[in-house]
This record gives sequence, structure tokens and C-alpha cells, in this order.
Amino acid sequence: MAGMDALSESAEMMIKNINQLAADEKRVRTSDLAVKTELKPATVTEMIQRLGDLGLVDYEAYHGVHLTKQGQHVADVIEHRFNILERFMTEILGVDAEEAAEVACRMEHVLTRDVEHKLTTFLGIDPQKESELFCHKINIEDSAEHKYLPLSNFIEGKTGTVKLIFEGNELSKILSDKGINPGNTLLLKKSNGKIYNVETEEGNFSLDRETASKIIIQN
Amino acid sequence: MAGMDALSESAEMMIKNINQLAADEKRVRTSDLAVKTELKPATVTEMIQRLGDLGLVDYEAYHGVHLTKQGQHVADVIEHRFNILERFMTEILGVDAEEAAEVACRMEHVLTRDVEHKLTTFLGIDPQKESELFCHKINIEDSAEHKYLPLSNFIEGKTGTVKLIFEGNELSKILSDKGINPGNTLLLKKSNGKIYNVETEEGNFSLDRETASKIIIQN
DNA sequence: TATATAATTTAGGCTTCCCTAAACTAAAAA
DNA sequence: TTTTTAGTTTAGGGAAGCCTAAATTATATA
Repeated sequence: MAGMDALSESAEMMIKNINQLAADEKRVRTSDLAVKTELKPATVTEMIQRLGDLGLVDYEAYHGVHLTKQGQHVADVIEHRFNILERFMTEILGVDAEEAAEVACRMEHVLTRDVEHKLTTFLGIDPQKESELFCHKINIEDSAEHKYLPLSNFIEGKTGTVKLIFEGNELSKILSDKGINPGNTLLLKKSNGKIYNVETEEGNFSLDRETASKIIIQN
Repeated sequence: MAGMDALSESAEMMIKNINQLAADEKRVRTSDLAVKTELKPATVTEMIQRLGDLGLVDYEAYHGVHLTKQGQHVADVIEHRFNILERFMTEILGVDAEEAAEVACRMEHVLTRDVEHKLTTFLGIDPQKESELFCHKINIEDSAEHKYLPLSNFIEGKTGTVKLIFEGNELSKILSDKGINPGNTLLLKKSNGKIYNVETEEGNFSLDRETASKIIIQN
């Protein structure tokens, strides 16, 4: 594609903010962007003109902007990266909400597709589903590359080792009885995306998707 | 402190590269920096002059630079952040080495002290030890803030819930028998940093530090 | 020691991203 | 419909980071 250099952090932030203000599908006004970005109106105009030249926004002087299809895609990717990073920091690391948001807002611009994808998987989210939402081409076979991934994304017929289980007391006790313990080996016999048939040292049984998504398997 | 604005990514990269070329304690030459940073020599000169004004390097025209104490501290922090991010991406997410290094090299500049610290803990590294190495002031009581942290960094007399265990088959089986399963509650009765006395539903027993560092507890 | 060569710095130019002040346009009020 | 006012853009300026070309300094060689 033409003009496919990486966008600057400032440019990406502007696109993100346009997207967030575009709730009611109307064109977004310069002054609203100025408030949201904490920049001066003149600076906003300059930036959206540049984004217009790049084909990321549709800009008409004195009549605001809205994102083009291309710009919308950029916004979706950034938004997704932000959410993933924020969730990782708050849910896994226990960083407080405000700081997590700030750091995620800086990091979202340097995350690559692959790291984003692997982090998504790590959080137990199905990148397949995400990819539909975000028009993000992801090869299903990528899963095989992962070192760690949830049982819910594991490959039928493959054997892996349980590494960790994100779950409260009750369920984990049950899983433990069924031979799903960190360190144990497990074979995913069959799965239709809703029910997961698994074989462990203790025998065969089935799990639902939600549970499966919380069991991280090492390939 | 004076001049305590955040350094730009470019400035931090220059400091990092000066540090990496400063192996044999001699002053680092402009041309070597130009090669390493992939910038033109004139650009390097300009940047190190700016760093000199900030008191981060000791610069003498035509005779190279070396880091001041202040500059060395910046370099150490960045280096540490890089290592932590790289390890997280390769060891936990399974990102390939080259990409992990590239992304870590961008992210190192936006990590905050707190996120860095929590990520360090998550990786099972004792931030206490790290802090000695890197002259990084970290309060021991910070541990209490963490949502997740390894048993090895847990507080004596506190009760927490086992969330996950990073371990191979054998040991995890044994731990499981002793009542250390994801979801179970555990009390760290006593610890001298080498031996960890723990009470679970199954009774009392002891762990070594390495094992303790692989058991993640939720506060 | 004098000179040739290699390394470094200075000078000046460009782009991005930010600003203020002035000019302009659109929309609301008279 | 005209005028006021609020919102927007243009014009021009500054710092950071990058560049090339020219001047300067240090060093190695003769």
C-alpha cells in the first residue's frame, strides 16, 4: 500500500480521539478535539489536514472530520491494543486503573500485531473472535506457534502441559481432581468451540468454553 | 531535582547506547555511536551536546563522552526495563527473540516504575534484589499492594490464595498433594528468604526459595 | 616535524508538532 | 437581512531530531 509508514504517536492519538468523539456518527468538530487532546485548535486543524492527506480522515474545512474506512481500521486496532494492555496490567499485574490506562495509552502505539495477538491469547480471549470484530487478518494456525495458550484455543488431537489455571477455589479443586493441575499433561480430544473433550491421567471428561479459556497450556 | 522532565525516546536511546559501548571504561567516540544508533555523526554530536547540558553525560569536544552518575542511573533503569519486557515476551508470551527485542526497545521508554516493578515480581524475580543492583528505591511494603505475587515475596503471617504455579510435572504433583493448588488458600507462617514455612488445608510444610518463587499468590 | 587522512564539529536546511495572534467563516441574534 | 459572536483556519515562530556539506581538529604517516 502507498503511504504505509508507521504513524506517529500524535497522529494515532488524534485518530483515536476522533473515533471516541464520533459516537453519534456526526462529523467531529475541531474544538471538541482540541478539548479532548488538550491541544490548541490550530494544532488540531494542522494534524487533521495531514491525516486527510494520508486518506485516514475525510476533512472539510469548517465542517469537521470523520474517519475513512482506513482511519477506522487504525482506530480499531489502537483501541484493541489499549484494552488488551490495560486488562493485562490491571487484571494480571494488579496495577491501579489510572496508571494502567496511562501506560497502556503510551504502549498501544508500539505494540506489534504478533505481540498483541499473543497477549490477547494469554488473557484467555479468542483472537479469532477479536479478528472478526477488528478486521484483523489472523491465521488460525498461528495458535500452534504459541508457547502458552488457553485450552479453548488449543488444537484438536494435540497434547500439552497445563501451566496455570486462572480460577477461583471451587472449580480449580474440581479440575485438580480431574487431573488438570499445573504440570500435568492433557490431550484435547475433540472440541466444537463450546464443549472441550479432554483426556488426562484421571480419565476423560468435558469442559465448557469459559473454563477452558482459563486453563493455559504449554505447547 | 532540576531538569527532571521525562527524557525523549531518542535521548534515552543515546544514553543506552553510550552505556553499551562503554565496556572498557574509555570515553565513547562519536563515530561508534553513529554506527550503533544508525544516525549520522553530526546528529550524534548534537544529541550528546544536549545530554551534556542536562548533566547526563560528560562531553568534551573531539574527545568523546561518558555517562555521569546521573546518566548511568538512567541507563541502568532502561536496561532493566528492557530485560524485563523482553523476558516477559519471550518466556511468557512466546514471542520470538527478534521481535521481542524490537518491541521491548520501544516499550522500555514508556514503562513506569510501578509497572516495571510489578512485572518484575510477576516474572518471579525479587525486586528487592534488583533494586540493590539498580539503585532503584523500592519500598518493601509495596509488595502488599500487588494483586499477584510469588510466594517468595509474600508477607509473613498473611493468608493468600494460590493462583497459578509455574512448574514441571513432578513438583506440581507434590505441591498439589500438599494442598497447593490454584484456588486454594495458603498461609505463609514464616520465612527467612531461603526456607518458606507454609500452612495449607493439608497441614504444614516447607519449601525452598526457587519453588516458592514459582507459586503466584493473590493477595 | 610537516602533512595527509580520518574523525568530529559547525552551519544551515527540512519536517513534525507544538504554540500565539490575526484573519476568516458560519451560525445565531437582532 | 444584517450584525455579532463563536468557531475555525491561516500565518508565522520555536524546539527537537534528523539530514548534507563545509570547516575544523586530531592523529597517523612520511
